[in-house]
Amino acid sequence: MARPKAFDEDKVLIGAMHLFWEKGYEATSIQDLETHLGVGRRSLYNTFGSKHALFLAALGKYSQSGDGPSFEKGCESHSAIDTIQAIFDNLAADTLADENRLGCFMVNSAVELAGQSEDVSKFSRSSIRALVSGFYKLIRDGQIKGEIPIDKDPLALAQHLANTYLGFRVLAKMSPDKDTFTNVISVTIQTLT
Amino acid sequence: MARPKAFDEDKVLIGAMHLFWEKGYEATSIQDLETHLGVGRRSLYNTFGSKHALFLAALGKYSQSGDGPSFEKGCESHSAIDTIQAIFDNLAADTLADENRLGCFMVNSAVELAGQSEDVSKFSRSSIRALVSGFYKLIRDGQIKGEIPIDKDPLALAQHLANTYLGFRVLAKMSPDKDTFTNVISVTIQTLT
DNA sequence: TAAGTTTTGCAATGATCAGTGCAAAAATTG
DNA sequence: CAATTTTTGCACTGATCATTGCAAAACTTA
Repeated sequence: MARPKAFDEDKVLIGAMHLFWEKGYEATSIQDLETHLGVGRRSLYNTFGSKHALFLAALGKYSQSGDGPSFEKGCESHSAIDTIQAIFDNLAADTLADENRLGCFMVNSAVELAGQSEDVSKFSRSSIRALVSGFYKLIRDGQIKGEIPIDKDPLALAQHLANTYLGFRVLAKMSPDKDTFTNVISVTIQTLT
Repeated sequence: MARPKAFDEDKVLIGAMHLFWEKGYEATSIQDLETHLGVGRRSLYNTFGSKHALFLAALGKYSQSGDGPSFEKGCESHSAIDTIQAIFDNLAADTLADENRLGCFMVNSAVELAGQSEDVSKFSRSSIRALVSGFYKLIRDGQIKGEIPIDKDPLALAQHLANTYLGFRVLAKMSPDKDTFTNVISVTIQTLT
């Protein structure tokens, strides 16, 4: 061991994540990162390797930090439909409360870079898989509880919920509107009964 | 009048649109445009003013050139539900056939730039409005024809369809998959009956 | 053909880009 | 304190960025 880093690697990564999230990959310069994170560029390169590697690390951090819907709560105690409703209500509320209209870092990154970076493309695919899988478990749970008709295809319902989720994330950027969210949630929940 | 331009202004605009569409705004340089369009940068600036102005013109061209869903066909002759089904089937087929995974130029631009350009933000809002409005008319038509229950809120249904459409456009970038599209369309059409 | 007007090619602008070489600074360990 | 190891600040790289000044070229109109 020798001289330790003067910064918290994890905090810097989170800071980089927020900067990339806000401005996108191309529009964020090393100079921006240096300034906003208060860390010299030499240290950034020392620690993360390159701008692209730092971005991927930030994207990984995002996908772990559970910014997405929280599927866990209420899997047992509450009703599945109520949980799904709550997920979308929370998403809508969070989106409307966000003045900066950041949207979803994963969606933003996929739209900007999926065509140019295989790494980003892989991240986005696994992100979709996790999203569908989370909804799928909730729906199966609802079917077992008798809330959701057993003859409905749980995968199709889950994919539809995931697609609705993605639509919300785009609306966050294009035209976030309370009534729209409310109405779309209402129609979406109807598909489960 | 004097010396005429050596290029077709409209063709160049369409070419610029495709380049911005493929690479995004930030990642497309004037050099790229010069090379791919075969037009000197001086002529581009002479004609369009700036990179940002050229981009906005390209975005305007896109929103006029009807890349979105075609609502017209079958408003009278066919059933409304069949028309809606066809819109999404075509969208899915086109998306799956597109090797470059371009997605939607308007969605891509909104996600990349809505937070930084008020012009792009306005474009995207009006684009959403047109999308919802198109679906709304189809749904009202379906209600008049008796295909769609009269007690359903046509605006909510239209907003849900528009949201589904946006989701598809993101899936095109993240994880385009035939079965997913088929299943989501199936659930979505169910909301209309 | 001559005058008038616009486009075009070329070269250059200063700014900013991502990334790096190097030596001083700062910490740990003995 | 001394030896060792790593971080950090600084200046700098060549490349690329969007944009422009200028003059020659090319076209229309008379």
